[in-house]
Amino acid sequence: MSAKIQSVKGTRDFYPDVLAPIRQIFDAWRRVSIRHGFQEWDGPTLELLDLYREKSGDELVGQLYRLTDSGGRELALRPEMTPTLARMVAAKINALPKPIKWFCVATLFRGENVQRGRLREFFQWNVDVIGSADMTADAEVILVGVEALRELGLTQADFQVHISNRRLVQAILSAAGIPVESHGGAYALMDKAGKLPREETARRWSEAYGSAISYEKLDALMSVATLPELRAAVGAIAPATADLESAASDTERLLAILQDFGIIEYCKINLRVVRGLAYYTGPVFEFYDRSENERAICGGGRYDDLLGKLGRAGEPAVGFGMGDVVLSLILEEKGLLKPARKGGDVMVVDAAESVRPTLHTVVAALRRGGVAADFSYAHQAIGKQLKMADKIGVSRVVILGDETTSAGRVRIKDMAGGAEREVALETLLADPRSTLGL
RNA sequence: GUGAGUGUAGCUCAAUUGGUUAGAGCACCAGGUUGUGGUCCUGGGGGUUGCGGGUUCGAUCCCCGUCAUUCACCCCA
Repeated sequence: MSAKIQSVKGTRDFYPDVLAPIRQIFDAWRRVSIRHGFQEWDGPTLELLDLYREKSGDELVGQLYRLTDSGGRELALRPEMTPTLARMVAAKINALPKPIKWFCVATLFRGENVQRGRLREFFQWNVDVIGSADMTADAEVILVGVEALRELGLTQADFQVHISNRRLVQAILSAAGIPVESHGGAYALMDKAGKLPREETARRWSEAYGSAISYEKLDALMSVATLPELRAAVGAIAPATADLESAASDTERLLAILQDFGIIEYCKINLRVVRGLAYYTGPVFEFYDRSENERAICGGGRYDDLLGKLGRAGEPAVGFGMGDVVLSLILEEKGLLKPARKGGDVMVVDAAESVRPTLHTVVAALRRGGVAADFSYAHQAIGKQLKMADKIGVSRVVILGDETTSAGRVRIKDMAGGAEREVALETLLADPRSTLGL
């Protein structure tokens, strides 16, 4: 065993039965994206290291897979798509009609510790709208995410979208008298609140920010789940500033559009959603399984300043990323992943060695006619060929008997019921799919 | 990076306080079945018990190291 080369930690070997359910997820992602008017794009897996350095600083670079090419250039395997997106969009910003609605399904790499729901190589679906500051864009990307999960069989009982707003939270903290430079620490503590005992969070909060706003008041604010509650809580805590009013009305509008889209029941306000990313500027959201036993299925938000920082032209943007790992875990738990289908539609079998040439011809013709057809490479007892047909899971078997075949006729067997009928070979080849009843 | 758990066949697991040739189910292959699959019956292949060292007459079992893996912490683009 020790002599064998192992797979790299945090990567997966996609055997057919492992890949099949993931394909199912990819297909849903693509279908739903296209249905909502998004175009697929992709970029290189390798990027210059600087692309990520500029965006997020050196601390993040530590989690990158880095390499140096033969020309001495420092490269990185992409850990996310947004910088690539920003780079590509910036390069053609004047040629692209706005809003730009793009999606991709990409392999990403992050050199972090492997645990449940986190791997080092994984797939992520990204959906972004660039060039619109309107809350309709935010609502639309949320809609796309919700519809994809519905497409995969999840319901309102299974998951929920937690929506917050960076600007709103920031305005609240500012209005309460906490200086902007302390907001980072405040976010971190709010984010941690779910993991620490309440008293501990309260104690830490009081020490750091208690003079500005008591933990009880903050907690009450962070606990609001509906718009009226939000309005009331905001009014109770701080004087209305222009920022506060603007962020609150954005949130109001976002929720109104989500209601129009018919997905408001999937959504709730949760101001505790902070998102680790520094670049979010407005609404942020995360999709969670209702049990909340797993990590977020999906996370995203508005990042109006990022493109301007990376390229010359600033454009408002909003988007999300949804990974395959947590989603697979959840779909698996709920039994929503279909098992791999081994074979095709039909297997062609011969009852005698003498019809082998015909069998080859028939198989090729069926395949050309759009039927997934398989066959045994050598003549075997018909029982064995049927056993193989059963094993690969085809629904029909075409049987070539020596007498019937020379008479220009074949049998079609329905594997589920076992019934057989005889048809002219000519008819089968003229219209394979309907003759087979597929 | 930190802490804990787990490593026996492709998979899920056994193996008497340390004792003969490490077993079973599933899966796989073949036969029963030379013109008809599923069920059933029979047989077969597949293991240096993760790896290395130690204790012992003897180690899957005890000890040390190492690697892998899982979970949690940290972090999370």
